[in-house]
Amino acid sequence: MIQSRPNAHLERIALSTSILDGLNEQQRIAVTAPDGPVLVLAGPGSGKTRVLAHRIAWLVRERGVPPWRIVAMTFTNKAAREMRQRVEKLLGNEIQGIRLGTFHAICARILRDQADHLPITRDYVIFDTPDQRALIRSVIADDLGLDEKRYPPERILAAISQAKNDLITPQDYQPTTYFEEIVKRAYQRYQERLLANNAVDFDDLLMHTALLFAQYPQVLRAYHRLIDHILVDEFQDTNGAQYALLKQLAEARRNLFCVGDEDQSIYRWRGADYRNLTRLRTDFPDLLTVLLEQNYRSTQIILDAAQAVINKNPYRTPKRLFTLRQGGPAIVIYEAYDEEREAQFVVDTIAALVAQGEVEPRECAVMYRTNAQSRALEDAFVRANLPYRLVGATHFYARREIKDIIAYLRLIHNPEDTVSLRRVINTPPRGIGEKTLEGLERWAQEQGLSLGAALMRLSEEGEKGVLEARSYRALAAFAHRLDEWRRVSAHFSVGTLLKMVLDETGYLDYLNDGTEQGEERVANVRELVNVTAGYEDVPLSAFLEEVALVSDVDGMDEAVNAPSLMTLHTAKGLEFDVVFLVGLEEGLLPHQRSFDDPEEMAEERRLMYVGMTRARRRLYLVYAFRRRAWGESAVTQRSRFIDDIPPSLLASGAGLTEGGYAAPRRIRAAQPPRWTAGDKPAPAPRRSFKTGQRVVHPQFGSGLVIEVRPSGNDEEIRVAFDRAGVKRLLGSYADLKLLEDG
DNA sequence: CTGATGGGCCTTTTT
DNA sequence: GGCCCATCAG
Repeated sequence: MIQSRPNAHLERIALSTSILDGLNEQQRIAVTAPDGPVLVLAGPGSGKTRVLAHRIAWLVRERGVPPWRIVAMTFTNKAAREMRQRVEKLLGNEIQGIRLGTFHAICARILRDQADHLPITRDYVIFDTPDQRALIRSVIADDLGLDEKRYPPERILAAISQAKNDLITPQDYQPTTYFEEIVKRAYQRYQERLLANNAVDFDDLLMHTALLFAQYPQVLRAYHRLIDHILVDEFQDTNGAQYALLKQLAEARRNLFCVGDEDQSIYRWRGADYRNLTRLRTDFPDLLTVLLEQNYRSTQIILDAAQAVINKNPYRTPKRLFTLRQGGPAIVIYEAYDEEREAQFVVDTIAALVAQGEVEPRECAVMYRTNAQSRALEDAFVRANLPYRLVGATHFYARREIKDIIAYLRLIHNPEDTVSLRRVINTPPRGIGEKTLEGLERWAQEQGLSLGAALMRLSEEGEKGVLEARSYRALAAFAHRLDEWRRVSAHFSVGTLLKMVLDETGYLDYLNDGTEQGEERVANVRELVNVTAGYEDVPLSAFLEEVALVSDVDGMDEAVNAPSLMTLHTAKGLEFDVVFLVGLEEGLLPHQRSFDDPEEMAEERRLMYVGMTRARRRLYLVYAFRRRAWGESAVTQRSRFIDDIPPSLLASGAGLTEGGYAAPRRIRAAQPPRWTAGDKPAPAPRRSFKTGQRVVHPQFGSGLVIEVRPSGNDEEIRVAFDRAGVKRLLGSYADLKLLEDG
């Protein structure tokens, strides 16, 4: 433990009992640290989230800090939820009023409250990635007249994002290459267009807030008066803008409490800056640093192996991780023939471990580098008739049909949202084609109006001469509808409004084209209707904000007792008894794109480290002899990271047969999934379906229920159909019938 | 104006 | 192997 300040406070520790119960010496020191800046540097499984939660509870309970004077920031919604639960457990309803959320959510709130100081109104919308893409493409092609082949939107957006993360405005942007010259111009126009849409993107949430504080010291002072303590989880993931925010907010009281682990920094690509650790030490010279080195999660064998991998990274604060959990099973390395056999090995091994009573299915996880790798795994689970949970990945709100509907709501809420207007003005088709739109645009420009304003004006004042009669009628009819929705939007719930839009536009009929895909899209929209059921008394603005910031209908359903599939990035912060790291091949982990950049290679190594340290007891490192990518199968080379692990920690010849890649012994999976036996009784009695049941659908035929989760007043059911593949269905809508076993 | 078809591109990772 | 997009026919 390193300490740069005396710790007379240790004597007080004895006073507070329950909140410090079960914490070790170092954890207690961190939790009860006196006022002032604190940095808790902690290895994996050392209870850093726990320390953070206990710190909050301790501040409230022992130090009498009012909860609403505490701000706690996380990076993901999941982390925020978990943190809230932990603190709730310690404090009960005293937690009321605590400001706890992701950086983005907290900034979104601040921007709304301070909209008067900003070039946006309280009703601003948040543009997500597809929106950003649409906008930047329009900037490149329409505004700058450039070829998007030569200036890929993604690259331009990435450069803009980087600038924003460093709080560089278009005016301050200093191009050094011709490409950057283009970026500067695109950035400039992009920001103008965002403001014209009364919109901000993800990065803007942070940048605008930081710039707001810099520009209006009196606003910042108001927050200083409001906030006593600021706590940050996963500090190593902060980017420039986030660090600036923390510094601004903490500069008055200096009560900044950060926890983090530089070895788990895996978000460099989205602007995370490891130098923030150095900055913190410089900006807060009286920083108290506490090191948590005891690991409560993994066996010593797993810890040693992970340590061997991470030790190859230069420039780290050396940590000496230890655990009292000596021994444990050796690490298993397995070479499969191809990705199919790889997946089969995973499924078979889990089935065997479960059958032996070694582990609960929900305590197993499979982790991979890229989302694309999940397919082979899902196939294997489905083939074996075994349920699984896919974490993250499915960007529900990114689906076309969902985006359409959200665009309607956003347009109703924010008339200036041109991106949404363009999206829905002819969806479903209502006779407003390219020509008509062009005409409207031209007129808008002449009148100096935004597209949305022009549309409304056109219908109001009967500017009939402007456009051809047919076009005019179509536009006026749409404007009328829009106007009507806006009029009633304040009086109805989001759900009612949504149904109204669906009914009056005939959107569901438009989707339902008789194809399977159409069916699925309709189901997705109905799912969205269900989601809105949970927002009965919530204003439209709050609903839209949540939809933008909560990337998914996310959160693992704890009730389903099945293994989890996820990327290594989503795995951070989680732990499982049994972990499979798959696809450990050169080009995949480490990823190809890291080969020529030592910094990125170091990050790949940290990714491996994060994955390994998720395991409590058993760790399987798996790779395939050959793998299919882009339809082509190629021979692979196993990951260099595997070779960094001392052989003494590995199971002798584990899983490796003579030829190296022979198929594993097939373990027959019982038809009804055998690992639902230990399922907890379903918490919601409303459920009518259960994981593992055989069902039949009039269109898709027979299949197996692989996941059931409550959603609003209904339930969402994932079914693996024997022929039609995996579908997501809605309990009350889908005409599902239970099939008798046999 | 819309829907069908075929070609090009792709795959990191997330708020 | 799939998705998005541009192009073309109706």
